[in-house]
Amino acid sequence: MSAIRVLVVEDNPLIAADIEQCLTNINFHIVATAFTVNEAISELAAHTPDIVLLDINLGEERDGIDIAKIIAEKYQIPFIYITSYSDNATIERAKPTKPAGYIIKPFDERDLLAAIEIGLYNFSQRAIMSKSNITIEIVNKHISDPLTFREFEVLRAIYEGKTNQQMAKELFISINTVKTHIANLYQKLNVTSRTAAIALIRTWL
Amino acid sequence: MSAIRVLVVEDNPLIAADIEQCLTNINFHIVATAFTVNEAISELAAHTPDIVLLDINLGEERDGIDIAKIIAEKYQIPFIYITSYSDNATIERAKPTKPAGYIIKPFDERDLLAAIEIGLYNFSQRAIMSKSNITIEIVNKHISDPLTFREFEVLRAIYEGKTNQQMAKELFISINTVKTHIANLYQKLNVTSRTAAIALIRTWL
DNA sequence: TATAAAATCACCCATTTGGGTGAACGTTAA
DNA sequence: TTAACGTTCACCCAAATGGGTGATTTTATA
Repeated sequence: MSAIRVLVVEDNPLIAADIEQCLTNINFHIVATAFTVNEAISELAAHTPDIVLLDINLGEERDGIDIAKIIAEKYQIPFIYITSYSDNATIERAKPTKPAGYIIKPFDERDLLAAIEIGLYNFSQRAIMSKSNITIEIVNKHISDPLTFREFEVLRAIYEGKTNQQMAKELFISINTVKTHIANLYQKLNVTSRTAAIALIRTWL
Repeated sequence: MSAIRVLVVEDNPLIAADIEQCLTNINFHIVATAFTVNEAISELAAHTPDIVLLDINLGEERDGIDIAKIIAEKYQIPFIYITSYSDNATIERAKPTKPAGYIIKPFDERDLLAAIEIGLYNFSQRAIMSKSNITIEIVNKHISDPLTFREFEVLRAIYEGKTNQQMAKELFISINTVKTHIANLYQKLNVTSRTAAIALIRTWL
């Protein structure tokens, strides 16, 4: 496994050095340390790190939360806030940016490593989640009369936007058979259209 | 705002008492403290708390991760692990259960409060997310010819499984107009069916 | 105010989808 | 060896959807 590439944004050189020292001896590679918002922006563009550690208070007009917005907008890289005070207003402002984690100062090496590892994991999970992984188990967990395997295959194809013709071709069956499966699974899901079926599935995936 | 109802699962009475003391003086109400897996299961059923604090190591055969699986399966309540970061294998086992947060021992009151607040927030966000969180901004970010607001409303209705008739009724327009909007937005999305449109949106969710 | 963009509606036609019935065939388990 | 179930297919009909054209009204906005 290659080292995890970290960008640190922290205006206090002492803390920045501390973080660097914590991370460099293990599985992490600090690609850059930014002390200002502008530095952070250019370092982001230059290195596209795997994760960003963001001090919220940077002693200038714009703060870490502004950087977070840029990251979410342009890079979709997970970021972790480093925040010193439990200033409630700041926390409330930080929450909606969907950080991968928080570290409350003062923190030790263990806190830091845990936050990064967990943050990276959750972020990757969220990305995987958002793709599509319906299973027949998940579907049948929510209905009384379970789908057969073939019905499930047709349902999945519907979920993926296929037409009946495409399904017939891909599953090597006639379009009539596809229609039979659809009629049966509609009854089991208690819906009367493809889109309703999709919307239903979405609520329980 | 009513107090947040917390279930604590922790076999060490000292730590349990510590947590209780931290939480009771603020906005939290501890509905129960469980010292064993079986206790946790019955307290869960009895109180259906808002959030569960789970010590992973409970000194018995089954641990907090087993409880987490039960929570995810039957209750969909967010839970936060309390763990000492020492054991890497345990952490790896804990990650896939999608906890709302972690607290690393030893922790202080501030860590605890932050974890709960953030955990609850993220969890509720995830629940909202999975319902339907399309915005016209998100959609238009991915296409060259942007949707108009009305087209977007129709697209969202499609995403939610509505039929043309339902849309016409809900948007106070004729079914012909609905069809016009659909035809236009299909061109902009470069699709030829509702399900294809939904599948497309899902990729940029 | 002139003009463009957005929103509204109508009509036609072809295709797709949904609902219902019936039936053949193979596998599995009582 | 029945019976139940899953899978396959056919046919019919009604409803919904998709594709195209054209037109009017409303709403920005230059």
